[in-house]
Amino acid sequence: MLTERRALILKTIVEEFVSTAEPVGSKGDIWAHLNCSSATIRNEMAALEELGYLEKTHTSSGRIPSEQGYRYYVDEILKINQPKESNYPKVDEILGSYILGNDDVINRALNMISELTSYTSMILGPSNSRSLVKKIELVKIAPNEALILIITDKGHVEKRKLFLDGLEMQDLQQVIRILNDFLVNVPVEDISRKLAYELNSIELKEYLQYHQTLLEAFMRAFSKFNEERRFMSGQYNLLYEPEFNDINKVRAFIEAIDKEEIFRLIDRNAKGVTVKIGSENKLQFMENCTIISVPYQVPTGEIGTIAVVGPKRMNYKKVIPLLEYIAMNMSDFDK
Amino acid sequence: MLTERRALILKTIVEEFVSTAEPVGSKGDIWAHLNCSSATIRNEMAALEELGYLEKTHTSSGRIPSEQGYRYYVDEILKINQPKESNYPKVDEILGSYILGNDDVINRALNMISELTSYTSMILGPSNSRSLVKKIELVKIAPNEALILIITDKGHVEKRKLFLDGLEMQDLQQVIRILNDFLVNVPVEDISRKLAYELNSIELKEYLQYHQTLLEAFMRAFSKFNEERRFMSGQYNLLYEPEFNDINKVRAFIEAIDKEEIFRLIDRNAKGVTVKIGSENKLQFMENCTIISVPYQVPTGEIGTIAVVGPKRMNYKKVIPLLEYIAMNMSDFDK
DNA sequence: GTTGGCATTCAAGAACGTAGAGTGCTAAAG
DNA sequence: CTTTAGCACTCTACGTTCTTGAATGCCAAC
Repeated sequence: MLTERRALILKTIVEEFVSTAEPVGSKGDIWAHLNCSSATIRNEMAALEELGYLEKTHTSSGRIPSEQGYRYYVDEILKINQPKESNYPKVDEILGSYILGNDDVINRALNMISELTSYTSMILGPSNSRSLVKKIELVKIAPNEALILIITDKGHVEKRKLFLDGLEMQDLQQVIRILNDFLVNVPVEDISRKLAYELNSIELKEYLQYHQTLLEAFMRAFSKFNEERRFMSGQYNLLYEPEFNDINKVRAFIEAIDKEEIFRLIDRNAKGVTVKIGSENKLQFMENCTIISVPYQVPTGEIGTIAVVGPKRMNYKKVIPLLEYIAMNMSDFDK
Repeated sequence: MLTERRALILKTIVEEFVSTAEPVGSKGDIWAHLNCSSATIRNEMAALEELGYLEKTHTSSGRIPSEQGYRYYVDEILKINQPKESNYPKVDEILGSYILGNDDVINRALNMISELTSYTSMILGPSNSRSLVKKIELVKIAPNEALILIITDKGHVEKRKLFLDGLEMQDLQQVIRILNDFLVNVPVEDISRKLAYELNSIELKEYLQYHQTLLEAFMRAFSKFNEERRFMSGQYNLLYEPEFNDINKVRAFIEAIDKEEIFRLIDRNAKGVTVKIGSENKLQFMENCTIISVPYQVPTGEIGTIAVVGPKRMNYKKVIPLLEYIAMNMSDFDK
């Protein structure tokens, strides 16, 4: 544990560095509240550096926080005195005016986070695998083509085109009728198991074995429900941070965003706010970035994760409470 | 018209500059085929500069093509001797294995173009407005929610969530039945006109006036069909061109891509290949880029546009025939 | 424990010099 | 009239050196 004064000095340096991106020296107005001379600040800074909380960029430069310094700042300093109930009218408006789970809310919330923070925000949506099938539909759309639709209770629709090549619509409609009888109100995650099981025993068999293509189209549509739902916004806000003045860093970062590698860095199983600072993220190009993530739970129990990516030098004081607030309100909504 | 030798020199300079991105001097192996001394090349270069086809970056530098130079190269030099029937087995494979109009083909084709050219490729898809409505469907998905689905002959599906708040499913189903009677096999672009017209005279009226929310949800779903269909791939290939070594250019470019401003630069009404070089594109950040675009027509008559964005210093010789070939084959397909 | 003073370190930027690539011009040859 | 060799000239890119100023570390005194 640091002495009170050292903690205060660390806090001052972190917050100054967050706003200016320049190493912080021992002189200047920012030290006024400490009522001591620059020499004293220097002594304390030297001590904090010795302890690993600060770094220098070169022998005679000012100090910047080390990763350990940020960690102490986040874990020990910010924890105290954070207003739990911040006031975010814009957040309330957006979260209040839509139905949760709908991609629109998620995108709106994301855009808002990106705007408020000037960083990049991401959501790993709660999976659709527990959605219930509400209807399976077959629509003829052209002489030789039909469309299979699967509709869930969340309003999600998957579709698949099917070439008829000799298949009779009548037969197919009959199959769809049977499938509906079996599968309506079944969670999509159970579909393939249920189907495999029933297929051995029932009338479906006689139809389906003749209709391999139908079955395939059908299963492929279902598999889409299990895909991870990824959302991102403000991808390019980070380009304006001085950390990204180097063109090669920009390239590496953009490439990683493009390939969505960055989603792999989000821990889906954490409880509460997680702050991963710099090299705590196991990807090279992320060594200058921090990811803050927080899980949220929708009324039906599924869990999603909201995350913000910013420079290591990010405004933790602002972002952490904001994410907590949003996660809390997405979780509570509709209860 | 340039003399044959000057045209040849211009061609050599353009192609050398395209591959090296360095100003081209009067000495070196690349001039071997001209069988004359460097002094002669210098004289001819001076003349070409005088005529506006070449530029210097500074007094004693080599030459680079001016925009006029590129234009001459594209319009006069490339036009001759271009093999019309190039051989692109990979293109054939992709275009041959899918149904045209399907988003999958478009995305595959785009990815391929980006890969083959190392530039950014875009497609403005043929609009869906002439698609025919094949079915309108209402599915109850939760105690107080239903989903409206509109399905077209192209396999396109639009959906809209509807809160029931007092509406009776039975009533709604009746409305949907009537709507189906009126609207099936009508092109989506005619829907709102037809609906407004019929609404005055028929039985629909009595239902719909009570169901303002239904009508709104319905119209909003339809409006989505008229949205422009935009596809892009290889957005970031350009970052690796030396033209983008300047971080601020990267920022401007990425921002424009993010906001999709770049689509505004594509001329939808052109016939045949259009090459817009540098400042011919009316956007500041595009002054170092060229857009090559070509329309294609699908069997049903709708027109889409394929475009490639690259540096002004782009490989015209390779890109133009490739786009022509792809557009031709997308057009012919399924005829 | 705190402070003022002072030598020291280093980055950033200005000033200068050099090497090399490329040009333009001229005069002679074809 | 066209081509060529030769040469002086120009400009960039790059490396070296110097200066300036911000910041430090340390020491002795308070």
